[in-house]
Amino acid sequence: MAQRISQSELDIMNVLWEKSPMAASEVVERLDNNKDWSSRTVKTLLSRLVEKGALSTEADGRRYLYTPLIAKDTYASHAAKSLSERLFGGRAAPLVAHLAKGEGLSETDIEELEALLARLKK
Amino acid sequence: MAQRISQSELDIMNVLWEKSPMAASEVVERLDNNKDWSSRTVKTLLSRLVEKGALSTEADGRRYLYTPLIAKDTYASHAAKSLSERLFGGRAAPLVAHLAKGEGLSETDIEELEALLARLKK
DNA sequence: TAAGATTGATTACAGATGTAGTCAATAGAA
DNA sequence: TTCTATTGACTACATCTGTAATCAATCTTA
Repeated sequence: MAQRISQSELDIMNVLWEKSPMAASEVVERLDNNKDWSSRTVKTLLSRLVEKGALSTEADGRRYLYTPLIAKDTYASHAAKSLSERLFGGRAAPLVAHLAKGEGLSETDIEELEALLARLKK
Repeated sequence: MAQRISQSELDIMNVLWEKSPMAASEVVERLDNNKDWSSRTVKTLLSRLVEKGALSTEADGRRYLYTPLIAKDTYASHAAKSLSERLFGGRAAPLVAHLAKGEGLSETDIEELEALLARLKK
């Protein structure tokens, strides 16, 4: 199950979930638009994620290529469930209501959700 | 906006969101069913929440009564939005899909959600 | 009134987290 | 071949978290 992934670590995971395997230097570049981290910081976060079992490494010359060991889907399910449990005893509806209130739902989202619910009802 | 509330602190907030104001000793009792914390631990967490501006205190003899300064709704909206942003660029649908996959949705939830979506469409 | 219980204040301390710096080896450039 | 840039390994350090312990004041109970 791997340990808990911290906020900053999640930023790294997001980059690697988009494309992998990837070397540390590439991760730094990709983050550069959003984050103002030194490459040392990124390296540290990568190492911690490897320790935690969230990333695997593969040697490529004298550097490593990193690949997620945890799928984004798996992580997202856990995180979503954990949040709804901590706040609403596991019920999802209130959580969605809050997303909606925060203008989190677009027209498209609503349609997608309706389709999803229809599927679930069967 | 108050700073970030940690996991353990959230357990305390949940107790006070159910009923407030409440003295530390009551919080300890209420938590006793779920958590195995010493009363010292609970006191520490209460103090930190006061420092963070998440709780207010009111003297009651030589003890304090604690009241949430942040509404559960407000917190939930932030948390839900933040999660969906970190994972799905702010889109809610994928998050709900994940809740559904983790068996987080009961029959009742589905109905509630349909009603909610119907309301949002208008 | 003396002793014990309770309360907030202060202190403790290890592990997680955010954010790097230093070092030694090595690959590439001149 | 010598200098430099890059890379992983190791170290650093303040803050946050989880989980309390100690202390002094005060309330309660015998």
